[in-house]
Amino acid sequence: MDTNALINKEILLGFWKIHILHHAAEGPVVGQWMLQELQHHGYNVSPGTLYPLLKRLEKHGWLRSEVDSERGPKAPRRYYLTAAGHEVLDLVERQLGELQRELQTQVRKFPPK
Amino acid sequence: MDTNALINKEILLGFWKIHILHHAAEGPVVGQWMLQELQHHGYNVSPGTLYPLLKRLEKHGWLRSEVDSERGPKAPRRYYLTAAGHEVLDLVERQLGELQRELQTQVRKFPPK
DNA sequence: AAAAGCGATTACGTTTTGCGTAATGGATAC
DNA sequence: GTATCCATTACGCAAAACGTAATCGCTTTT
Repeated sequence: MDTNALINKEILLGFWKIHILHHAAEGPVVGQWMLQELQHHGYNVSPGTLYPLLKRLEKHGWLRSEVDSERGPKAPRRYYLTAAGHEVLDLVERQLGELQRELQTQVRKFPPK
Repeated sequence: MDTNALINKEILLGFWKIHILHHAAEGPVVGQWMLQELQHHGYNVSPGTLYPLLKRLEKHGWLRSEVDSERGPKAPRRYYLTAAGHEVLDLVERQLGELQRELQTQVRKFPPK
């Protein structure tokens, strides 16, 4: 497993999720489209990761989805951000800012002995 | 499982890891201390999560560790950031900046049909 | 009209992570 | 000498991630 894949898995995975929530806030998000979008950002996610993820985020109540059930079992499913999802996104953004501030300081508040 | 725990698991977990790398860059990091530090930041990680994590980051070559082997099998293990770890941290910081920029724009470049 | 391609999701089996709790063990304090 | 603290290890279960392959309906090609 190469370094890039490791970074993806360990850390950037969480970034995708933020990405997804953010996009879902702007308009409907479709799995297939998201797969491409993430690749444009240099990430590399496989369907086996993304689709269960979307379902889970919906189960958490952060996304809701709809589908033209007319169009067979493989019709595209559109995901939208819920109110709860919005709160999550806001909270995460705050935490993100805090993290960045933290990264800029060299001060260590609680040094180990 | 409450919402906060979900957010932790889904997204903030990656933030901790960045936190860890960052602290390891400033000086030695000890598991126990990190557990407290993370709690100060409102996170809630259990030993069963943290210690394997530290080991894994070491296995990835991002951290190295040392221990006063004199002091028994449970002596505190000090983790430091390696050169490779530094690169990872830099890369992640860039990605972090990109993410924040992305979050500020409402423009959707590749709209789904 | 049969075949090939495309957009999109589902299914599946394996490996890796995450989690909480309990066990361990040395050092210090009382 | 035993109770407490610091710190790690052990363990067993549940969840998540991964890649690949299968599926399904629609559209284009020949």
